[in-house]
Amino acid sequence: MFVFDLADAPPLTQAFYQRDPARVAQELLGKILLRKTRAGFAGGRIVETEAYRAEGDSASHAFRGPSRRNRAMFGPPGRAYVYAIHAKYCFNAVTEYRGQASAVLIRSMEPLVGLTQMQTRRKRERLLDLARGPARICQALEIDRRLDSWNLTRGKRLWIVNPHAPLTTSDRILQTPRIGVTSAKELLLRFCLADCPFVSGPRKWRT
DNA sequence: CTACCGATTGACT
DNA sequence: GTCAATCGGTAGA
Repeated sequence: MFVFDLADAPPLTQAFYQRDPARVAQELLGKILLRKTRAGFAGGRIVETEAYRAEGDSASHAFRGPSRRNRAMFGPPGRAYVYAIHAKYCFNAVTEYRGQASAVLIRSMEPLVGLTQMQTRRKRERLLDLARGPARICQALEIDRRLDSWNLTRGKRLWIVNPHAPLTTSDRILQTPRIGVTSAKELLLRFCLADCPFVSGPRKWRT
């Protein structure tokens, strides 16, 4: 079955994450985010991401230097950075570009495996309501602060793998401003699959 | 300690 | 489209 093939696929390596976050954000589109708990496997296809830098990016948590909250962003690439905002959690993959702290926020996912689990955790039936939005992904996959700094390259608990079918030229990628930020609105660091129903945000930034 | 606020969401007009 | 709930992080007294 689909799930077991994906579970056997090798996790993306540290080298994948040790690059410019904008590039990583773009290349994470179409990849499969996997979560394993006692309830089993859950996960889906990443369809929307945002890059956050340190220098020149006032919207980034790393902009004002290291703190207790953002320390994962200053650690090695290939780890998770999980933070709380508005009483909810968001999940990032830590990247690194020329020694600078950076990360990619995973904003939306097309649910593929563990649908029942995710429906239960989200208290929602519709697939469109399960993982469209960064805090919804975390609720659906039971990601919280305990996974902050988690190593994503080991293929345990939380990791990312290549899909069976990679993106093709017919999968148009959109580059837009980031959603919800109150500064650095001019930077085009959000990436998503065009015309994908599982992407969040305004219509004009979806197609 | 208090006060303010946000990389959000869900309910509602 | 608008708006308020929610709570940890942060800055400042």
